[in-house]
Amino acid sequence: MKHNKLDDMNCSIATSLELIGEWWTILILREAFFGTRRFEDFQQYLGIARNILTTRLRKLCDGGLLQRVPIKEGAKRHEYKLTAMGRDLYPTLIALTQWGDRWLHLDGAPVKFIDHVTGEEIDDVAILSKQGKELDARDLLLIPGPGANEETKQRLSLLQIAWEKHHEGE
Amino acid sequence: MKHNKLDDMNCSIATSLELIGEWWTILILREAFFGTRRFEDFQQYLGIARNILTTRLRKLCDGGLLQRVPIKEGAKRHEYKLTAMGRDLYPTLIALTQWGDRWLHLDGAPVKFIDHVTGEEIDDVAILSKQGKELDARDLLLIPGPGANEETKQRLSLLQIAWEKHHEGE
DNA sequence: TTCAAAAGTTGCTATTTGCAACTAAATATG
DNA sequence: CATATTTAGTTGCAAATAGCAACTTTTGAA
Repeated sequence: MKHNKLDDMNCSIATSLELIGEWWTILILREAFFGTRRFEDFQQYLGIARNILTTRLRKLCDGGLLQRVPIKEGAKRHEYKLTAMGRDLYPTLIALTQWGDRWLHLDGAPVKFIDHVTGEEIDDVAILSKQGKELDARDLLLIPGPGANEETKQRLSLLQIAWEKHHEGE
Repeated sequence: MKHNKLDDMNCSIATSLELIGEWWTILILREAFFGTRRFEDFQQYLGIARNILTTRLRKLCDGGLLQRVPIKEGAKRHEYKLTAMGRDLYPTLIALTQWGDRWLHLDGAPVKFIDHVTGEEIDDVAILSKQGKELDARDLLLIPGPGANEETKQRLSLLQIAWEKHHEGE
């Protein structure tokens, strides 16, 4: 697929997928969150082809999610560590994990996420209003942000009309 | 890529990606959240090849994220609507959107998500403890859940040892 | 200094995508 | 009611990606 198209979509999901939407990439990030840092370890834990691993790691480094750092002071060998940008994807990955736990692993989650201070399981990742109320897909209205182009603005205004029509008389 | 391997990974991210990790799938879901329901509309808004759209929609229906329903009572033509399972992916997609907004759209988000009751923008999707405290990747401990197999258990116990070693003396 | 492991690279095959033309059925139109 | 126009795909072929396994080149260790 030519995803260079995706960047023109004026959509953060498309731009994000451009960077992390290829096969294996998200699993590589999962491994990174598990603490994996070395090429051989990624390769063995994931069973990914070595050439693909090479290109994915390079892309993640270029994109700023991982950084290559020497294993120790002055060493020539390096490891791949999550950057702040990479770590900031954790809510997304946990949301996806919990979704999979809820809908695809009916016999129980493989992994539990624990707050290591309290020892309690974390909450489900959710959409919250400023008041902390949990919101559903139907509670949301999409409006153009500061980065919206004309096409997006037009599309969202049509959406809003459709939304009002759909909910009129409630 | 043969992702049938992924299902054996005892990992909800892998199982989820098996279902929604192919090219275009997440963008199709984004469109669905925007309210798109008809084949031609998905095709035109996304610019996706028609045969790929066919296979993706079928997989999403088979997987339970979308359902085909008649356009109106008794009509032969149908549309693709999100199921509860599909709608439940919204936190994940919003988390990804916000991540893209933060790191890739530095000149401003294309779309803002508004709580239609209050008119305020929603909060950033985050990892929260039971007490509502926002947690970072480093605050979490991973432990085996009820669905963990032996391999997962072993791996997570090694991780826990590494984690303690890494943080000892803090 | 020798050796084995780490981190890729290369070349080839198999699988997926993309494209564009074609088809069949369903709805709309006169 | 007959005909035209959408809608929702299917098909076949070219181009791009992924998988596999063997090979190379540096390390770091003994």
